[in-house]
Amino acid sequence: MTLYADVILPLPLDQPYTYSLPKEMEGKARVGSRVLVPLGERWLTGIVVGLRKRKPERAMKVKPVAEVLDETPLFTPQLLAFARRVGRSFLVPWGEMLQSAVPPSLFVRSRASVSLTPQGKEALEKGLLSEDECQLAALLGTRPHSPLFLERKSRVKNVSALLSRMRKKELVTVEKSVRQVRRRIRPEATRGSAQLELDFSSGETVFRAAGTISGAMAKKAFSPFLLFGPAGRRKAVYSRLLREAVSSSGRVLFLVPEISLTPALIEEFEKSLGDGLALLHSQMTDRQRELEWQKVRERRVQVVIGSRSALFSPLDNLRLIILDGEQDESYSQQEGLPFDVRRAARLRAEEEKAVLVLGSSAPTIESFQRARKGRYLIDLGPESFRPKVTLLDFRGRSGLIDPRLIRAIQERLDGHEQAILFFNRRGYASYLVCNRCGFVPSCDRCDLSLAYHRSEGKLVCHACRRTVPAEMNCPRCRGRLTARRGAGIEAVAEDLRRTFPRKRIEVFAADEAGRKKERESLLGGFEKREIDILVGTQFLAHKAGLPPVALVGILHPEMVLHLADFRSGQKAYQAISRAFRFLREEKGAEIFIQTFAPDHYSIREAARGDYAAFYERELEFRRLLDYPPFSSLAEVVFSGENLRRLAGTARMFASQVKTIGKGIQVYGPALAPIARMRGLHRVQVTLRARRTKTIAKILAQILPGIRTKKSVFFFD
DNA sequence: AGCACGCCGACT
DNA sequence: GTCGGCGTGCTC
Repeated sequence: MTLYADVILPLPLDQPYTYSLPKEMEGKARVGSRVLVPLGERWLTGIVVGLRKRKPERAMKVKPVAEVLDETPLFTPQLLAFARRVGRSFLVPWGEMLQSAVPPSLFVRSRASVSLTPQGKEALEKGLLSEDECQLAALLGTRPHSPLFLERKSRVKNVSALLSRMRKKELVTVEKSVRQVRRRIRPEATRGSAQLELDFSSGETVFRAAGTISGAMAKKAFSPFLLFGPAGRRKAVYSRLLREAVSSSGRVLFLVPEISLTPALIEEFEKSLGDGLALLHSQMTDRQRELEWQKVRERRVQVVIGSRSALFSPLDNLRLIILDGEQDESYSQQEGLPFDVRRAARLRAEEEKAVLVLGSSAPTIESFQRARKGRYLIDLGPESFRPKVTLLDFRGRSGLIDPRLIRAIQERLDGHEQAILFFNRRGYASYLVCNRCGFVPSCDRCDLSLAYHRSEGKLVCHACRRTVPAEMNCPRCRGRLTARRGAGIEAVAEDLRRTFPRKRIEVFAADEAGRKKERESLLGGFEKREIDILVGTQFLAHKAGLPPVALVGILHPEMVLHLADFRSGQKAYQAISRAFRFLREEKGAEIFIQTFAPDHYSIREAARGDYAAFYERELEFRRLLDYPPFSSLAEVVFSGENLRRLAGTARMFASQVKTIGKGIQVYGPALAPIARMRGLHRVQVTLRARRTKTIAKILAQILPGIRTKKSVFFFD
């Protein structure tokens, strides 16, 4: 009797396809295994989600599975269920969710290769081809290429349509083959598992917090906690919990924001766990991730520590999920990364019947409120060290740096000390302007002015990262382009260099060219005290491992408040608190905050380090305007080349929601904040309801019928 | 997603 | 009349 396998494919097809299983594969394919299957003309990697004896009645034809890629399932049943739930919550097809959960190399697929036939070659030489055909044929003259390569290298508009025509005329052939990346992975020699000996010499609060949480862990049921307090104390609690979980042979998933992947933290856990630790983060190579994954799968580790990509680690008997730095934006739903890690971690903990511990000293308003309401907030008490903080009211002043801050820096430099300044704007100026005709150079693929990066002599689009050489003559009137406003960190550094000509001042920001080495050497230089003042953006604030200094300056944290974002208050608060980490814990250490908005509660309370006060004000604001956590929002962004059609689609969508969505408010359509990006117009519709589920349900109903490219962001 | 089909306007 | 745009439907 034949067996059939229900296979989920990494495509926006949200239902499984059924394939027959040849006799020799029957024992091998299991639920959760990868299989190689044919789909139309293509070969794809899919995941078996069901095995059954009876043929499906509906299917006209059933193709056989070509190959079973795992005899030990890649996904546990819990992981499969978890991926499906995350997908449902964020409107991502199950198969795509599964694909994004594992190292990319594990999903092999056929790649098309186009080659020129002898007839094609002849036609090219004789000049019998159309202009477009000629272009492709010329590219194929030397060797076969992928359609994608042809798309990129030629100027032909619709490559795939042209190719199919050329194929009919037998000018080209298209071959599809699966490039096999199959490696036998041998386990490395184990270093021997060490006992977990972490320092837990902390006070009563830590002891009690750990006790409460391990009590819940013992029950083997889902249970959430929010650990609110200073990093040191949180770590002490984590250490105890880890020990507890591991000693009863439970497994632990420890999620950290990108920043906290500090060598120090890893070293500490490595020391105590030896081989029992796996690391997974986005900066690892594919191969490294694959090896770590393998370790986890083979149950050679008890603890996985990593950033958002670690959420799908194939740990079984998962007892504890820690998500530290809960407020960090790297956990939020971002462009291209379809889900919010906080919510997804909760789903996984539910699925695995594990304990979830969120940790933060400045949690998101949403999580804090939920924890208070749900009575799972654990308060570890206030920071033991409070530095001196000075708010510099910049109203009525001009220039880039307050003289009072300059004086303070001067004193530090005189005492051979270093300083760090934060200013969250990259480059020299956010735009150039012609002083004669007012022309502002802007990106031709995005609706955004080009930022001036003077040190590199470039104009950079901060939306699409494209750069062009900076040309200071106005292309329209031959006037002069100047950087009059919108100063960035390069301008701040320039100012400092003028003031302190003998000192070494450097800037640190994410850049387009990805010159990672240079940046790392800057950090090294600062550590070796070769650099006196470091000026950085939020990107620097997310780096760990810098030696703390006695003076930190934060320039204009209120800039973020002007953005159209209901969470901007929280962002300002967090940006300020994050800067505190760079300060040395000693008596004379101090922080300066230079701002035009010294009275804004987010700035004031962050300066005072009073989260509770900030929380009350922010929550009140959210309540008044009915923002999350009091309501749930979803932002649906449609994008496409044709603005007219896009607008039509968005209007249609909005009216559909209005008709069938009960209890949903619809705002828009409106242009997205960046109305065009990479050549695509962007139109958005915002939805509001009491509950996220209400919105997700309606969207799941309407969106599949809309083919226009879209992305959905949830805020709750 | 990719790919085929089939329908309409604009050019050899 | 074909070419080439893109809307629609299908893939076990």
